[in-house]
Amino acid sequence: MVRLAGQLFAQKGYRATTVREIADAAGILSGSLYHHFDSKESIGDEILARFLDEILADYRAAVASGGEPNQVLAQIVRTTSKTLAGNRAALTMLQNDWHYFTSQPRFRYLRAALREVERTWISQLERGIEAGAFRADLDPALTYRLLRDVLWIPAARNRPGGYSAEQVADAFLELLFNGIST
Amino acid sequence: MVRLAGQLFAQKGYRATTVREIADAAGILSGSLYHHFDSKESIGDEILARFLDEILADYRAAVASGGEPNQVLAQIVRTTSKTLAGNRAALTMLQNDWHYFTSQPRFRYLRAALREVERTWISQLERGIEAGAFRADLDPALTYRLLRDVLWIPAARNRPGGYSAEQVADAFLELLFNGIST
Amino acid sequence: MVRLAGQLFAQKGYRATTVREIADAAGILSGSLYHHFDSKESIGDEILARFLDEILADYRAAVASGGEPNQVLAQIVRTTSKTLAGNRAALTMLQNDWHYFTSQPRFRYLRAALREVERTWISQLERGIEAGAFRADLDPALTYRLLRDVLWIPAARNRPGGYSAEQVADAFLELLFNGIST
Amino acid sequence: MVRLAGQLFAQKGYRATTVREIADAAGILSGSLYHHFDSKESIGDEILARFLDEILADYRAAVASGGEPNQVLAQIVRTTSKTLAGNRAALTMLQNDWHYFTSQPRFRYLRAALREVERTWISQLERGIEAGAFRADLDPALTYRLLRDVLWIPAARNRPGGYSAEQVADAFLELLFNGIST
DNA sequence: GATGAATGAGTCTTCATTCAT
DNA sequence: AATGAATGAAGACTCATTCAT
Repeated sequence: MVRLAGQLFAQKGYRATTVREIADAAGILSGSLYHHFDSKESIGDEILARFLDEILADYRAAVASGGEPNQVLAQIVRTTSKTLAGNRAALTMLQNDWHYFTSQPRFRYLRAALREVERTWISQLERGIEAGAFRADLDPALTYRLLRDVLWIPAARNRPGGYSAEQVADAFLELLFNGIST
Repeated sequence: MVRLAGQLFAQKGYRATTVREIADAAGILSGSLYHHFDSKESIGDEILARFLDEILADYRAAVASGGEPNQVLAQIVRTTSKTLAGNRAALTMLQNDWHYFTSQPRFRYLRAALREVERTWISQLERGIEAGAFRADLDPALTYRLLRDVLWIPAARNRPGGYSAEQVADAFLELLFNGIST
Repeated sequence: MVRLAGQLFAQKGYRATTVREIADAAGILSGSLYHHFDSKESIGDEILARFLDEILADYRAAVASGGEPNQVLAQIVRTTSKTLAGNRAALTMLQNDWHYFTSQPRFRYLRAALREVERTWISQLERGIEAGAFRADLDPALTYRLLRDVLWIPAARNRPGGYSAEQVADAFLELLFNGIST
Repeated sequence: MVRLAGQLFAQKGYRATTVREIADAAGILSGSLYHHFDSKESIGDEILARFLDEILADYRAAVASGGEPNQVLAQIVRTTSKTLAGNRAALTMLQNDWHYFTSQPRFRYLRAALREVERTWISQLERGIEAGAFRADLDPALTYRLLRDVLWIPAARNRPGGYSAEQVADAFLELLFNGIST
């Protein structure tokens, strides 16, 4: 049921999906949905909260590994890449209706999670600069801002000719560390 | 009036903004809006069409300049960076309600414009690879996909501590061509 | 101006025609119409009142001629046939929006005029029956009811292959007096 | 519910009847109507389509009976007379809002049905003329045009002193075949 | 658990009319 | 006379949610 709702949310956006459509997909009437959920909001909450929990776990594990900054970042990219692939609904919901969710008290944790992601990246970039592994003229905050949207590119879209999560992660890391020039 | 609507659309999303809110902001009644516009949709159209026209003009001018691929890409990034800064409302509208707009016949031109942007990037990346300026192992389509979202980062957010359009463009180009490593 | 409005009313119905459409047709703005007329209603009133005045004049003249019932009825059909042809707008308005007009106090005269028409027909039919010119088993009220709608068939529609007002009047009178059988 | 709506449509016209009035009459809120119907249009469609189906069935059965033209026409008048009496709402809707309905694609079948009615009458009139049963100087198309409106006179209006469906049909046939003269 | 009828607040839109300029 | 901006009441329709059965 949550899965069904997630698919619809991903297809057409959270707000554009009506409770009736979810119920139709589940083969029940819209009123009957409310035996399973308090509200449409709580379905969204379930999907989103689970997703962010996994993502933050990825980040914390990578930081806790204690590796060099470039290793920590590489681990983040590789593990979240898989998490992303398994939570496409949540991702699309956030991309389509970010404003809506973050304007509601119930979803305050979204901004909090994103702040932790941001802090992690910035502090790893700073560590790398200090250690001489990254260019000294790098502005960590601005660099993170540029990278930010790329972090959420869902790997392995279900279309023929798509790329695997690993391919996307590798390409991203190569681009990140070395750029496109020869 | 278009400006007012654009600001509201950018703040809360196109769909989440009601006609009444626009009218309120303009100090008139909601019905009076229709003296100036056919529909809510046509306000959105005006904002979006103008924006994409400017963006495509940037792209075509850069390509027409006939420079080396890296110069063409640099010009694109620098000129669209300014266009983006001047069309923040349109940008936010697209980010928030992309699904909605592209599902409506009237906004078919959105996908068309994005396709032209994609083609331009991919063909410049291909030219650069052939010319030996870009790494031979680069996958143009995948690389574009990674860059895509970054292209729309609106420069110079109006918040204290923001970066100028030039700063963002420069940082992006540096990252693009050379990566973050020393 | 009244003529213009009448044409539009006839084409699409009184209610379906907006004040703005009338103004557009006149080459002015909708607000400017109100320098010429109090209201949309008063334009309709002008068209309708003139029409019914002419029709009632036709009826009274025929009755006043003092002829035999069949002659009176023939005169009515022939003269109103021309009046009808010259007032197609009014006719169409009444056919499309009869309910609307008669539900408004201002147009009370519509029902009054129709009542006079009815009374005239019924009394001529009765006179004819008494005089032995019309069949004795004729129910005057029911007969009038059957004829009623036919009375308003606008002669000579402006389409190729249409019939002239005279042709329609003659055919109607032949049908009325003799039926279709040999 | 359809019945309720039909009564209101007949009383004040389809367009003049608001969805709220229908809901009020049903003792529910206007939004609740949409639990039962897609749209106001689909209520009208249901009423009108059923009516025209019955009418066309009457016509086809009469033609299929294979009788003489005057018998076919008599059967048409007698059977549709009953159908008319049972569909007064539909009839009034068509008389009041014919223009509106026929201007909408969904109600295209209205014109088609009327064309079939017209063809039937004209071809029976032609057959009767050939067979020598009807006057040789009859113009079938013009005659049909004169009769047309009479065909839809709903029998047995619910007012005291009304006529039964049979009475109206008989009077019409007598008038049609023999006229009013002795 | 499910039904299905109903709610009620809200959405975009229309249009005859007014009025300062 | 005309403009054009604005009014305000109304119209059809949507949708998350409730609740008796």
